[in-house]
Amino acid sequence: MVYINEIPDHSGKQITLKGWVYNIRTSKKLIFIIVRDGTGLCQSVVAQDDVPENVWDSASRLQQESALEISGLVHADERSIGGHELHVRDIRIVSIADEYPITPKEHGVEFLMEHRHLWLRSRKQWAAMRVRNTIIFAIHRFFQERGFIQMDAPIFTGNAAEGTTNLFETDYFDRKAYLTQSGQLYGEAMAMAHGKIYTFGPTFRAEKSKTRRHLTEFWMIEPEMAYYDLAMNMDLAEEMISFIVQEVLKINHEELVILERDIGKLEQVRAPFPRISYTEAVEKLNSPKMQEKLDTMARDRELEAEKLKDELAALDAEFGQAKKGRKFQIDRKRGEINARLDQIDEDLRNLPVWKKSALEKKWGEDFGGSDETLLTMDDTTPVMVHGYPAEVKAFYMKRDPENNEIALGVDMLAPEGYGEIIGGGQREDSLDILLQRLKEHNLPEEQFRWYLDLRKYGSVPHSGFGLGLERTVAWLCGLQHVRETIPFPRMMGRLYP
RNA sequence: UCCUCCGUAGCUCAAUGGCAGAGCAUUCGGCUGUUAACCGAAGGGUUACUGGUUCGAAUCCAGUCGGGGGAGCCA
Repeated sequence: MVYINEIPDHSGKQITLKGWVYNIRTSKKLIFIIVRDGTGLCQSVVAQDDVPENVWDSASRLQQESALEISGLVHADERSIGGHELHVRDIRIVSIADEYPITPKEHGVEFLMEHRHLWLRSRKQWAAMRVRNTIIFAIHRFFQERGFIQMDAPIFTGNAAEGTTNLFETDYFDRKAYLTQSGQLYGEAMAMAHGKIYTFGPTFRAEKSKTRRHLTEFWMIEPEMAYYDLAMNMDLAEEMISFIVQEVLKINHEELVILERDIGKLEQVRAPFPRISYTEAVEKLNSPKMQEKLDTMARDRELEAEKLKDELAALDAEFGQAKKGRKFQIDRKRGEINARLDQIDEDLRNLPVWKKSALEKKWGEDFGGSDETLLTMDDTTPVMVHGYPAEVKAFYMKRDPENNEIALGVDMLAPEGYGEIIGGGQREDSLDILLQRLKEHNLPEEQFRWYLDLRKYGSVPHSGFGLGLERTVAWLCGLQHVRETIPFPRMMGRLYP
């Protein structure tokens, strides 16, 4: 048995593939079967004159996604996907598929999500999952090569009090337990045992957010390092992201092409990334230059919409006389243009809000999604924003020794509008200050007894951050929505399949 | 929770108050190199649901349900 990605090594030889029918085309005496086996696609040609009658009959019975073992000779042929094709000698049907719901035509989001278990077989989804795999493995390699120990934080937790986000509540032997929203506090305990650790696991947020950046269940990577300050923390985050991007470019070129990703943009992602303070970011948002940029953006959108409408009118005029094949292309193009026009409409409706948010941003307020997009607009690499107002940040963040109003936190914002992929910072290491913060945040000291112990027994400066896996995958794949970056996304209103 | 857009054949969509339609998919027929193959034919409908306006509703109005995008919140 040979896998499709090994075919170039078997040119001119007889091989057997085991897989599924991705697509099939028939004519009088020829059948073209596109076979997929999980490693790639291969066109297999059955010629009636070259095979026994039973093989021809088998080929005639195949439907999309039928399972088969197929044998033949490998021929180099430029007309085929991947440059090689199989001249079939024999076919063994493993199972004939029922009528397959996902045809090689277009489908809507709702339909595809309802068939996610089958959608995973489609080419773009296949490519995205392989990039996800590369990213996961790259993260492990990055940390393992630097002496980090991978450890797991618990998924059930007893305290619902850590932050403001809503948690999923479960029944835990007649007591309440919550699904974790972060492994960080436990990460701190583990870092005090091993120096440098990272967790890699699922986290849960019961927020009712329906946006392209949110899931209720997502995977987070949280390194935590003893004796690291904020600057070292930022160095590490930057080095890690650069490494991941380089690995994806090296390993997944084919997948990025399938995903129609602008590879040039990814090639520009190299350290160092710009670092700006929160205060500088607010100034940037308030600046006349930002106002100009937003005005230009609005004008550009309007011009683009006009151009697209003209294009649409031209296509409409052509449609009546067009041949069938051309009608397909026109339909597809119209779909793309209409989707873009909807997006422009939405942008134009939102622009005044974005403008207001940016220009009237006051020191002390947190950034919204639009502010993040505006901050990264000029950059091809991620941007790190550090030194947030302490008031909007969590109780465990260490304050800047030179300015008590500022917390030593950092967010990394991905370019191209993908938003926050990393959030982290230096942790408060003083027991007295932490006790005071718990009081200020009205948090129950009893629940955090173990956490406070870490400051009692050999407290040291330490830092860490959380990387959102799905947002990273979305950014590197150029996907519009995080739902396509995880095999079975969990979102508000989606628990099936 | 709020704002906004949408719901028509298995799928993607058209029909903007006047006979419910096309392509794909399915079935049948044709075609020796197809690239979402192509050509011909057939079957396929409670227009999400409930009520209202109207001579007449897929279309207008109200409510309900489901979905997309966004705000808040965040990775």
